[in-house]
Amino acid sequence: MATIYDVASLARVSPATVSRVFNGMPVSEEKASAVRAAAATLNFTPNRTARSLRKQNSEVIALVIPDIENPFFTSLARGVEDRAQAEGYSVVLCNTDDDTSKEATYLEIAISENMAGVILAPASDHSDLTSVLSRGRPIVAVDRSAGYDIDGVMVDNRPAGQAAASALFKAGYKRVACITGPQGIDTADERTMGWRQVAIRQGGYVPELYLRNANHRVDGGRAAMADLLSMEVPPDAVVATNNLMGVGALQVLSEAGLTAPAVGVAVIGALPFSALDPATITIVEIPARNLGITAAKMLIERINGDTQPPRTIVLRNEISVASA
Amino acid sequence: MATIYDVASLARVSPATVSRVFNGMPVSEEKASAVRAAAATLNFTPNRTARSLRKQNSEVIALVIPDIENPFFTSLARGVEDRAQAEGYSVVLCNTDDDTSKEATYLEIAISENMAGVILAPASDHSDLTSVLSRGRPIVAVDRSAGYDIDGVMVDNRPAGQAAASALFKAGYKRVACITGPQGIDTADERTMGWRQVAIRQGGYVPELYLRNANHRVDGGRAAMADLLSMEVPPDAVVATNNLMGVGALQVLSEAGLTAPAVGVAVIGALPFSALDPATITIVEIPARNLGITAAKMLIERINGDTQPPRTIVLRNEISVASA
DNA sequence: GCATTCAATGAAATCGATTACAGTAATGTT
DNA sequence: AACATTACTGTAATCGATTTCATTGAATGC
Repeated sequence: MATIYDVASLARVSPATVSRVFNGMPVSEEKASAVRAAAATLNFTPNRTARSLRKQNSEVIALVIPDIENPFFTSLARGVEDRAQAEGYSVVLCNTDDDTSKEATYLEIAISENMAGVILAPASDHSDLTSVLSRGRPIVAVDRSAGYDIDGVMVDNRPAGQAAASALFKAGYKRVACITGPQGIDTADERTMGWRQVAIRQGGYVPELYLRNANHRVDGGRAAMADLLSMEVPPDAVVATNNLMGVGALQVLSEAGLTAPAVGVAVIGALPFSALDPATITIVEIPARNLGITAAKMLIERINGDTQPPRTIVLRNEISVASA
Repeated sequence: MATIYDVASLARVSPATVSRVFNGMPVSEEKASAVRAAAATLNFTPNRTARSLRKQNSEVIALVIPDIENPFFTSLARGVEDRAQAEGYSVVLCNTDDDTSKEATYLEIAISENMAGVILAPASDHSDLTSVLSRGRPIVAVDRSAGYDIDGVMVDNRPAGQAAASALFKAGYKRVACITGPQGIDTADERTMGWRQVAIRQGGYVPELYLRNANHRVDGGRAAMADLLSMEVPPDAVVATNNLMGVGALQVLSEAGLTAPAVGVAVIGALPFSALDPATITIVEIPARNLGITAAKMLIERINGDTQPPRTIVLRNEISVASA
């Protein structure tokens, strides 16, 4: 592994000059080309560890998400990555598994590796961000709020819940249930609230009886749906507040021989790999990729020295209603 | 940000002693506890950049994959991560987008960040691994082979192709098509070969006419399936050699009003979010998670000094045949 | 009681870059 | 001609840890 000293001695200049060439500082063309030639023959690339130790930062952004197997988050990740790449940053992905202690570990790593900043989809509303904040590293919350006064990029969750529920009532369903995530995640709570408002206004049944909290994954959706189906008076439609629970619900319904329009289904979040005819269910599209792009953009502004007070950007959802 | 020197002076010992305490070297209990107390009050964590510069390695594994939005790779990533966590390593995920130059960049980063090793699902068969190999860093190829004599973890691809095709013929279908990936990816080529062998032995049609190369994503599968359906004598069944192309094919079929058993479908690779009744399609399960676990295990053995000649481990698939 | 070991400790070198500072040569000013 | 300015360039300090080497003091052997 060639170092800057090897290059320097081959090019008959000082290490400082080599460094300058690689950092765009003024160097005579004569020496610069000697350095470039020497670097090429030695196959030299600057050691990022040394550089980041000295400069106290690196061109790497940490993206910390709760579930790497959820297409919503991978799509978000894709957005972050595309934007970051364009600005010369690399992205490393850290999976917390909804576990605040894993989350804390990754944040600690991000700091002590001098990473340029953090984009975080918090595992819960009691994430511990003190380590990041006390070091003054930029951080942006995405999808969920973190309970600190920091930058954030969210979607308008309550309207999403309202839209999903309204679409089903409008299609003629009478008892619209709701499968939502764990309490304490504001995204889930808000979407539920949206569903509840519409359901109450609609009347004709007791919404609370048809509300289920589940984990945010397929198995959670399955369990909740199975539970709903076993009711004495089961719902005739259901809103799932995230994509994976929606998949679980759809699976259980299809296994029970229930498909649209016998039972109405609305899902908040895209189902990219559902292989379903999109006309049969209502989808409230969450702009996952765009969340990522926007968060990356904000973070990079902060990295570049933007010091205005923390902002929260709220993105709009798109709704595509079942046509059947 | 507290350093080892701050801790040292607070605990009235030398920096060397602080380092020893944190690295399990012999230190008198008296001083050790003083150091621990000082570290706690200063909220000290060792700076990983400095450590890794000095030790010339870090406890981070790079996982380089072609498509982070493909559930197959995220499931694989999950396996890597679980194993790595258990051994005290962190995993950073790098997405190459099937682009060999992005791949090269990430490998370069992995090296110059002194990462402990690399797990690579190669973007193609002409990936450039010289930088990693010349530095002697451990590397394991996973899912696809890289054209170098290095460790690898694969699945038995040809039997997978055979199993998928056989299941469809056995169910009575006559013209079984195949939607496969780009040429030059051995995984795809082998699966295709398996399909071809069975199709030729079966006879009664010209398999080559029913073979389509597509990209490995949903849109590729859609395009190929649409093309197959437009044939004068369309196939009555299709094998998709990866999960996303399978999803694309299923979408097109369902939009055309064709579902099992009118058209038979077999997919190589799980469809975790399909929301389909699993009884209607044949799935050859690729043990994605297990690929990840195994690769991580091999890599960590190498990191720990294992020097036996390169090995390739081949994992078995499981087939679940459509019951309808 | 003296020599020998041994464990614990600290001072200083080290990893590979960046950068403050000082020095030098060339050019411009008056 | 003396001086100021500009524009490179090199020396050495620095980032924050680890590790070699020398030193100290205590324990052990005879």
